[in-house]
Amino acid sequence: MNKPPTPVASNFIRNIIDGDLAANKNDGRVVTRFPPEPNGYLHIGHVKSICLNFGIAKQYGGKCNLRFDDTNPVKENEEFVKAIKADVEWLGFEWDELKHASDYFDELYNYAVELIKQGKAYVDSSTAEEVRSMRGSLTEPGTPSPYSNRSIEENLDLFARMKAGEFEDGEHILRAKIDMASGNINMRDPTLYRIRKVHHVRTGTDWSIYPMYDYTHCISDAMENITHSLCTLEFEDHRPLYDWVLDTLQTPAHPQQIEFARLELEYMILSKRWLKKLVEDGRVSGWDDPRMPTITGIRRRGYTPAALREFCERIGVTKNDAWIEMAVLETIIRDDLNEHSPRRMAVLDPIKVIITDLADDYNETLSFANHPQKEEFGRRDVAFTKEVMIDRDDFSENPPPKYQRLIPGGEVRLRGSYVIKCEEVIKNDAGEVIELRCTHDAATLGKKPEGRKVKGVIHWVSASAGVSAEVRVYDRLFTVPNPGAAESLEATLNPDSIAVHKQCYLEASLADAKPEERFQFERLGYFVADRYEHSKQNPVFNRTVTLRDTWAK
RNA sequence: UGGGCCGUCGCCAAGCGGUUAAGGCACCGGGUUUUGAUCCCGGCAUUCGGAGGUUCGAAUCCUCCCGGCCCAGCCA
Repeated sequence: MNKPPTPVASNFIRNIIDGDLAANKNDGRVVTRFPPEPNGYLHIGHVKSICLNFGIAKQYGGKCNLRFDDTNPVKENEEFVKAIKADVEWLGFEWDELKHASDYFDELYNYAVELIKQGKAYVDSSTAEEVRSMRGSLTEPGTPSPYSNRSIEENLDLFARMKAGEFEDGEHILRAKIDMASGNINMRDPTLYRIRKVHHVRTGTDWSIYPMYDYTHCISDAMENITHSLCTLEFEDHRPLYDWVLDTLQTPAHPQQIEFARLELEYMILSKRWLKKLVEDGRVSGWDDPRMPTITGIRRRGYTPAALREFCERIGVTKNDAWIEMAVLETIIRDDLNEHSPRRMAVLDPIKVIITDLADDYNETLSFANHPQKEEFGRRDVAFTKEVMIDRDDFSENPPPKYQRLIPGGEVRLRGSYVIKCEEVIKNDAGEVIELRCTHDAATLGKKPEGRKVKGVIHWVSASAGVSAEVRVYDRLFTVPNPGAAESLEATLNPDSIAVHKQCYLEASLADAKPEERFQFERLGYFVADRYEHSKQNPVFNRTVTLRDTWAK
């Protein structure tokens, strides 16, 4: 029954590291880092990077740091720092060192002075507009800035005064002097420092200039003795600059940047801009809405850290722009939950069934296995009474072909209980079915009925012994595989991405569930007690995923 | 049209000059089952974007072509 663990697949990054180890590069050390900017919530795309970086370190007996890339104080704050740490920990990883790019502001400044002294950096006093127009285009080379030949002394003086706060935002920038005619636009005298007279969460008002990503990242990696700096494909063009900085300066190390493809998932959107819009427009309840692809949202939906890690292992790491089907994610969470979740019965859209040949006060205690294949999950008692609730779509007056649930005059097994027969259908004035009158076959408890076959089995909850609860049924947020490519995001929103059932009947024991405790509601799917809103008094469950359904509807 | 990168089954993905081209997901059968679940068994690329070439031998090397992605923030 237990599946063998998926073997660790080889990938191009592991191949590179194996080669480095074989050549005894870096003295056999493997050091990676996960470097988020604390400007938003982490999502499943980041999970791929987290699993890759921490996973590589673990597999090779190396280290992995968590480093906040906090070089742009106007976009960053402490709330995100806390949330990111919590997400990484929840995923089951421990960082070796907690770092911030801002830890290196002094070194970064000194290295910049060194570049100026080498004649490799200069202060440009052009406007942003002028800098842009002189950069050229994708097909035309740029033109040198009129400030690129300032003397070293003048550059040193200006840069020191930039640091001292003598100038306002935008008056000057520090640029590397590389090649304005390069085919790679990142090499056309990239900006190293800009003036930002704003408060920084960690350095306060110490600085009025802040280093840019390209200049900061490579040096931060070097300062931490990172061996393999893993990032996404869009940074491929930045690698020459990464290497230029480290080749030009005397840094403690020269890490190797390796790029891999970011995660793309069908029916999801991972762009921060769009996720923000969903939250701001009230399309979801917040960043932790169970439909959101954020780690906090996925967690609230009921996914497990182990499933997310397994997902990353299975999708692999390549340089291909890959679109992963939802089925991959869903299969993995089902496998995990099937293995680890106790079973319960719950009725989401109830119809009352009265078993007419039972006494009004009938109350039988039935013993149910908590897991059909795992004895160690133990058993529980379930009350069977004269009135029970069943789900509305387990009864049909006009059944489709091969329907094997309850129909007028037909029989069906109440799971773990008796076979009942529908004798009478009661409707209200609107013609809606409100009650079914049934009889039961007393000889069918734990036995097959005699002389006939009853194929259908449906779940149920005692009307008097069950507890009422709210159950939120979630589905994908979008109706198209690639909503990001649509003309209008709104038009692709799935109007049925959430269905709240407020009058559900659950087995009584479910009220005692702890927040984030997971169950399989038999025949319905896997559900989790809501992390924030569930309580014994007001049970609230979220559907994580349905059961696999091979019955063509 | 400048620079960088990518094309192996419907979706992922191993493969690194000699293998009958792994594996997972999906799909299609069949069996077990008091969850239309789980589980089990079987099927599913004579072919690696295309065309040439090198070689005894090519998905793996070379050339050209085709298709796709990324880059012109004082964002990361």
